[in-house]
Amino acid sequence: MISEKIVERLSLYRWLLETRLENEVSNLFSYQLASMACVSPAQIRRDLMTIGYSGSPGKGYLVADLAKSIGKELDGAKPSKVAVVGMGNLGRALVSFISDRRSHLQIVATFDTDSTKYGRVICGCRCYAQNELEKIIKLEGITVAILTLPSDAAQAVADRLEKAGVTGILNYAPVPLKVSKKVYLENRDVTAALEKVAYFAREGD
Amino acid sequence: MISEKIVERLSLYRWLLETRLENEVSNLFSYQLASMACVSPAQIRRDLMTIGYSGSPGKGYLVADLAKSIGKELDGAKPSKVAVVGMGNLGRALVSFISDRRSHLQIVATFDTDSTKYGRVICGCRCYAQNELEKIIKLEGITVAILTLPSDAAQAVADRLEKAGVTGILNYAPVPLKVSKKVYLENRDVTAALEKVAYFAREGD
DNA sequence: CAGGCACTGTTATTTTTTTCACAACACCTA
DNA sequence: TAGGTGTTGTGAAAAAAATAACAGTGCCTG
Repeated sequence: MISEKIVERLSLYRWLLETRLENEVSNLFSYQLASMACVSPAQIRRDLMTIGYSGSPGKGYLVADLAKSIGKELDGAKPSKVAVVGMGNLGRALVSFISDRRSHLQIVATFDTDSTKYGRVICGCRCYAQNELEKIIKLEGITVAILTLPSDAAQAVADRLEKAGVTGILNYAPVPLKVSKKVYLENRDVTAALEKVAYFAREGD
Repeated sequence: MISEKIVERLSLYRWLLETRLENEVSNLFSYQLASMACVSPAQIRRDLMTIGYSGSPGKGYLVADLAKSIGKELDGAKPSKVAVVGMGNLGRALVSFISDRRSHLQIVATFDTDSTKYGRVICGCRCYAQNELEKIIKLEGITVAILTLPSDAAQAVADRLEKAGVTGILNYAPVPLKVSKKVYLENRDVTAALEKVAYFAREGD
């Protein structure tokens, strides 16, 4: 089990590596990757140590190989299936963001309460009525959900998701959800993020 | 200067306090606030110590008063002015999210390159053409920017923002931006967040 | 008013995370 | 091949963050 911070950074490293691959860069030194990721070279080396990856003193790290090694650690054997609940502006934005990256994260269903939306295919993904939530989740074996719906509905949906078998929730609704210990919850409150940025923008980092 | 983590939590606390206020709760104990925020009571007390706020052993913390004290620490003397660059689905979602909360964060301008958008008022905020960026930023005294635009344009816009005087950037574009040390940068890559959730959903927290 | 209770503020401790420092190693050059 | 250079892997140190522990305090009760 890797700590949260390290997982976050590994995910960032992989993605930096992949964009470098597109530019045909085949190897990188720790200090190069470090400057891209805005961390120290020592941090890079230590993080790679935790996943047991070794470079070579002369050539640094093999970009493609390292990216694959990170994937081996972060990705499961099978792709994780993801649902998006709430297809307002934010939901649609996220679906289109994600669906053309990361093949091991498959958005297989979206849900909404608006009857003009469900039944249709939005951003390349079928939108279901919200009362079909449990059925589809179980049918598809969905384990991760993204919540992009109004605050007042979020807790009820979270409860239903958990009961249906979801073990990870990424919550964009500005509400503090209560979930059991079994479910991993990550909150991404936009306002909180903005307050933080405003604070440090003012105080001068 | 307060550390990042503490700022994040204080922001969360305030918001929890405010929602409690709406429910006419006038005081709270550290363990109550702790359970809402999913942190330990000791953490709460320590965080409040850093902003020099004191409760009383008998009654805990006065909700309204504490919220105001946090505000005194997090908010500047004047409201921070914010710009949103890129009014796709994500940009519109964020504007409507934020504009009806947090009076000390004022979204005063949005920008887009699409000529069918600029000139209009979207989600209650005037949308300008992107080539007016420098002019409006300086005119309005905008210090914080939210980037919700395609990856390939992000770095160029970030450079222009910095030159125009922006000191805080909240970046939703999936690109690692390079900015000078003077600018506080917070990345909110959706894919990275989802990867993290998927990882812990699988590994069982 | 004395005593017990329940909570706070703060110091001390532990744990986690990051950085430092350096031996070991590959590679290049002569 | 020997020596110099520049990078890695990792143990040790430092720094940061979280937790625990407890004295001090207001409040209630009898």
